[in-house]
Amino acid sequence: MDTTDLKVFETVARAGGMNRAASELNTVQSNVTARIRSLETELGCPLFERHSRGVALTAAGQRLLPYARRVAWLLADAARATRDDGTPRGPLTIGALETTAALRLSPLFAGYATTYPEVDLAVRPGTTAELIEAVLDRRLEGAFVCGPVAHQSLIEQVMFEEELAILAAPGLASLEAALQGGIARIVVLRAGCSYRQRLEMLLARRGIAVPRLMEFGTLETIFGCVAAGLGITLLPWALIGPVWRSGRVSLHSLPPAEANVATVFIHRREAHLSSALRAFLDQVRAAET
Amino acid sequence: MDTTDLKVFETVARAGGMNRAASELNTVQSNVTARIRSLETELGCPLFERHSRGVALTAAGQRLLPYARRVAWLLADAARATRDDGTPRGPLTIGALETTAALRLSPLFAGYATTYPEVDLAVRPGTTAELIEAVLDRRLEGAFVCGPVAHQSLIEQVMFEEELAILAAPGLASLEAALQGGIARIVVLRAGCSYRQRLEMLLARRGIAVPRLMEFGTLETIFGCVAAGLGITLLPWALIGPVWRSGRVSLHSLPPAEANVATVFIHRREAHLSSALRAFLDQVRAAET
DNA sequence: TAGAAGCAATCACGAAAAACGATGGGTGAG
DNA sequence: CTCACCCATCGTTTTTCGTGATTGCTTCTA
Repeated sequence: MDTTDLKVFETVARAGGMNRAASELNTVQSNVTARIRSLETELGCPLFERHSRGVALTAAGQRLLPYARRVAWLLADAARATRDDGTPRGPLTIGALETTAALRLSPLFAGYATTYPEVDLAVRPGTTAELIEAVLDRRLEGAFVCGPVAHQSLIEQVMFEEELAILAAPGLASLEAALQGGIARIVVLRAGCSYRQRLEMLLARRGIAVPRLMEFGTLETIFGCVAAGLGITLLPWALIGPVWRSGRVSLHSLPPAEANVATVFIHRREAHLSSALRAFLDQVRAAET
Repeated sequence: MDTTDLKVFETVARAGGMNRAASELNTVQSNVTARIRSLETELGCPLFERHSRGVALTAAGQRLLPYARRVAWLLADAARATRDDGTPRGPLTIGALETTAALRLSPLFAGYATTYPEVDLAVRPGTTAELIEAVLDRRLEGAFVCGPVAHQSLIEQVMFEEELAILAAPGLASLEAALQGGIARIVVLRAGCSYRQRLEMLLARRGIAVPRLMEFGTLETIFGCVAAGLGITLLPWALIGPVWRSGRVSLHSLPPAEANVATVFIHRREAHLSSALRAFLDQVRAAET
């Protein structure tokens, strides 16, 4: 079973036709037919049903398809791992919660970039669910998300312990006052944000009906909305402490069981951990001491 | 990266030389050199250090080697999975503890063989440790062993719950008598047997010094030795019950915490579960109801 | 209903790659 | 020093791969 044959097979399966696959692979249709035929004779069973509008996978083809993908991934991983001599270099694409990126990672970027100038670092923001999905999809090499994740094919390691606190309109003396006093809205960064779920749970536990949501793209907007009395939000203490000290808002700490949340770094179990990523994680850990 | 190149690479790494690899692969040395060279240019780094006595892996080569093996395994698995249309056929090689094979599996072999005549079933005996090793090494598709195993890359499922009992010389009234009365030896089937460890723990917990070992190849020999007063053994109740009823030996049950042991079936997490194996496990489960 | 359009199979041919066999240089063992 | 062994190189042969043209089929449409 040749890797090029598997690549052709995967493309035909995805494109749904040999002509389409041929143009996608920059080759001719007869060649695609020949490659598929070679695979079929080697395996001893047809992989596609030929129709007038294209081809469709047979049951055998459906069984082969995931393996074709895994082989391609494994080969790409093998090349990266072989070339990786321990010196961080090349692209490094990771994900992080917006809050984690702002609070914990951004102070490290400059140092990392100067220490390892050969690395092209990209950090993509997202919610925990989005980032987990992206890591599983191999769009990200790893991500900082809200733990615990406990996924079969992901390795997770605790990187930070965040202490969450509630940010509310100014002039509210206590947490109870902040929660009881007419809460207009929950203000969150993104709809799927882990902190939103936690805040809703927290309100539900106190018998408060979950109010409506307001979603904003940046942290600064959220601070502004909270200061204006539009609603409350739940964010890491270290992030909102400075805002609180400015006097624009009131800050309310929570009991430890509700306040503490772990930020974990996740990456695929079977994938190669690049030197660039290893160095980055080392730097993150060093900054924590 | 071609699969044949990786196969050549793996062979050279294992054989330690291109000439040896060439003869092993039924080709000529110059061809092996060319394949390795093609890999090296593609990856951009040398994979072997050439010496007068052969070749040795460079660091990059050592990084590539495990991937080369995994690719080969994955391709073999892909072919098997693709050809496997749901009808059990072909070779099925599994492992089992001697006691499990004798007690639980042997009654099923005849039925399985007639139901699925196209399957070539092979059952290899061994200790838990040996069988786990064999499954991880891909020499066995799966194995019945003493649980729990809790290995990262193995899936385990409980198949039987065995009740163990102690078999001792005839005429001993109680468990205490059997244990206190001069225990000459522990009689076991194989040196690494899980039941031996359990028996030793069990004796240690009662403050009895662990006596010497005697090892025999067949269960019948063990029964004979115990009957002759040579020592005691620990085996599944269902297996030794008949021997006890014959009056040749005395049987002593244990408290549930010590008596109960799970027999689990293990197989590799990432490997394809063949129809032949699936059908066999179904039959085993059906027999348990 | 005829024709156009889209699709896959087939075939002959040229190009590229792989395998082969012979040769040469280098390095330890006897 | 010689022999045995090992790897690199090179020219040749063989095999495989990719190409372009053609055919036959089906479906959609005028």
